[in-house]
Amino acid sequence: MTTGTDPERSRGRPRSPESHRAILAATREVLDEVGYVRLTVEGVATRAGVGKSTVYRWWPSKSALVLEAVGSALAAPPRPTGDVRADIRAVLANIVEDLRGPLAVTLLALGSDALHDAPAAAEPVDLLQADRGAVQDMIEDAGRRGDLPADVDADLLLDVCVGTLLYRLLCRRPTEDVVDRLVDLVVEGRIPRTGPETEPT
Amino acid sequence: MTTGTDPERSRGRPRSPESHRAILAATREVLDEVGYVRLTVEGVATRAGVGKSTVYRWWPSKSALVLEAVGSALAAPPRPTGDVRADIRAVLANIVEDLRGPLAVTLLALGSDALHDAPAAAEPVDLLQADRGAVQDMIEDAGRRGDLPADVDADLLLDVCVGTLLYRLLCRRPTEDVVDRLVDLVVEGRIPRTGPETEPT
Amino acid sequence: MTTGTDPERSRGRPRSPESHRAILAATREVLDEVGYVRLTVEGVATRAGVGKSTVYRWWPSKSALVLEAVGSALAAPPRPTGDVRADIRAVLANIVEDLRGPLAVTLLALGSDALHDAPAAAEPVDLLQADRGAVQDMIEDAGRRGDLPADVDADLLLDVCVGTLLYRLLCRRPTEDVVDRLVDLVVEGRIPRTGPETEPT
Amino acid sequence: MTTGTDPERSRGRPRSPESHRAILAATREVLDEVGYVRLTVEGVATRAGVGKSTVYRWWPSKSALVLEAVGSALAAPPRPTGDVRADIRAVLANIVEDLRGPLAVTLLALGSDALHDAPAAAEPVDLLQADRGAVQDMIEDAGRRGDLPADVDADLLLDVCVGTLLYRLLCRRPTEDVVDRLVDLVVEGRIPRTGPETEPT
DNA sequence: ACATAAACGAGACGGTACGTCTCGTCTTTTG
DNA sequence: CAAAAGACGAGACGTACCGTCTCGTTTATGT
Repeated sequence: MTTGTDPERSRGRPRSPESHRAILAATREVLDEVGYVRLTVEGVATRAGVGKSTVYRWWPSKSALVLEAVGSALAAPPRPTGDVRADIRAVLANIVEDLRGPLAVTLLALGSDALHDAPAAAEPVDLLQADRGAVQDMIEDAGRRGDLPADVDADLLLDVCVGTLLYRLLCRRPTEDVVDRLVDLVVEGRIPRTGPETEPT
Repeated sequence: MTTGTDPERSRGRPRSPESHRAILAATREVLDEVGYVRLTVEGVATRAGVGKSTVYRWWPSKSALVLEAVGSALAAPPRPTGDVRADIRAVLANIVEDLRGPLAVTLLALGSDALHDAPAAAEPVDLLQADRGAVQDMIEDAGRRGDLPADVDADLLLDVCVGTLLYRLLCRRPTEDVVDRLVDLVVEGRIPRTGPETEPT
Repeated sequence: MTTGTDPERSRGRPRSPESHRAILAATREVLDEVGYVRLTVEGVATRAGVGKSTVYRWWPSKSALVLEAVGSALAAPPRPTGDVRADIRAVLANIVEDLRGPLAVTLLALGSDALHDAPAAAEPVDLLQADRGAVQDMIEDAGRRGDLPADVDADLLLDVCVGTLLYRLLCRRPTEDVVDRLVDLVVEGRIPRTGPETEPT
Repeated sequence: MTTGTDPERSRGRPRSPESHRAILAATREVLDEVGYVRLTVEGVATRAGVGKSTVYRWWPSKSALVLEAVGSALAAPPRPTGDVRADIRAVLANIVEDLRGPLAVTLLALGSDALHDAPAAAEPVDLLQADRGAVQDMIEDAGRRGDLPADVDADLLLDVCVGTLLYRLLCRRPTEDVVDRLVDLVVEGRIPRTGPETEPT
């Protein structure tokens, strides 16, 4: 058995990386300018200097295209330092940063598009999977170290964090200091208050 | 929506209540069968045995139509009894009940539709306004009575509850016992755990 | 059974005669300018100031559209005078006049388009039906009057006339004096010669 | 000018005769199955087991390809025997035989394709050039021998024969005994009749 | 034998037009 | 005069081919 050359893979003209990149970039631009619903595949193709068929050759639908375009633009979650509060805080801030602007709404639209027939909004939600995974690790580490109860329900805490942030972002409510209060709540059970800023213990 | 007796409006042939009701009912049916995106005004009109223009005469757009159809099917929040935990629990259960099935997804789609140009997903979110208001009252009452800190941030607690539930519903994660744990978290600051059911103090 | 008002036919907005006419006119213009193959339905719609769907609502395909547009522009056959030679001559001259310019070629294209699956090039050929019918009447009248054999094969003579003219038009061979010689041939059996003009008996 | 061995041309891999033949054969097959308009170069290439560019390397267009494929399948005109009537009859029968089936329609389509911009449908008509030339020779010979007038207009008689046959073939009218009657008409000026078969002199 | 060079298969590319669909508006007749 | 019917202008959808353009491969020739 010879290695190296794979005759199956090397037939025909190879995919143009320029087109691939140009299409994703154009998708992100159009998304920022007109939003998901008003984005058209034809518009993306024109902007990318590409034929419409090239888009459809590689992405089966508008939603798949946007999903990849959006996913490829998300920031990676920051590396954990060991300080539970600070680490979770950083990841949540990362999420807030990513979903500012049109991305939160795009996520909505993607979700509703993906749910036409599918049983669950799995794909779009997976966009935040990296962040979710990071927080999950932190919570479980904290549980193991005793900073949180050993049998903490990481899953629910995660949903509290992400769900709350998403909801506020969608409703355009401020999210500035919410991250801190959320961390207070899920890590220490401190009920959020108005008035003075939370002072860490 | 109160109509009352409006002498200006009552010239000529009055609005047909049958059509109104038939359109809303048809909208709900179509919504259940094919989902928001695949729902067409033409389809609703046909199903309701009504002309398309009759729909557009009373609702400016597909999203407005669906919004009212969905809104008119939501359950009213239960009346408070004075027991914070039980009351909040009941309202949250009410929300979960309402958003089972296709309604959560429809909310998504409505939100993304409403956000084409609008600054905020105000309308669709208002669907839950009754529930939100009920919980807000409860939290503030509890603050006043001392069951919760007097300066509790009701707004954020609300978002934690609703956001978490919405998020889990959209991702089709189970929401059975989440309501109890959420109440524990926002009322008593109890970090949720896996394993044994929460036992109230 | 009541006559007069037909409730089935008179519901809804009636077809716009302006659009109908504008579409046919635009079709003829585009046909003259770019020919059948390069004519696009989209181009016709734009030129007519009409939505593409309005074209497709009334004509199932490009070929059907062009067929009607071309047919509606053909001249009616002249009225017979009783002089066989002169009458047939006039109708053939009419055909030549109609098929000058791009129409002969369009007829070709229509024929080949219509024959995708259809058993015969029936439709496009029917464009000349009025002319064919006129000549047929003349030949049969002449047979009855004794100017031609009583059992003359009008059908074949017709095909000789029309087929020869079409063929020469398509090959862009001159058709000026061919009409006279054809009449000589089919009415009197006079073999066509080069050189001096035919002088009638 | 002899070509012989051309050192300039003979470098590199020579044209594959298998591909050449396979492409023409595939073209004829596809033509029979779906007709000219629905024939695609891509389909022909696939059927021939050949790359699309190999087709385009040797034929500039679909019409050129079909032209050659069709032309290479036509029967050669029969050799003349000296009997004008019998000889012309044989050639016309040859034409009828060739143009049975989808070929007449293909000729139409080729003609209309060739006439996109070109001034005359020269090429496709040349397909029948061999037959036309044969008949022309016969008519002129007959003129010289006195069987026909010396200054007979061979060109027009030719067009009468070919035009009539083509037209009838396209309209799917029977062409069985038409050949005989046509010969009667163009050679002897006998007006065609219905009823009893023509009996030769 | 081995480099050179053209033809080959595969198939991606930028385009164009297709025919379908739905949108929200407009224009009739009917009740 | 509202409702029903349905035609209308607009424009995006996803598909099918077009003819061109790389690719890596094959097959001759000419050194």
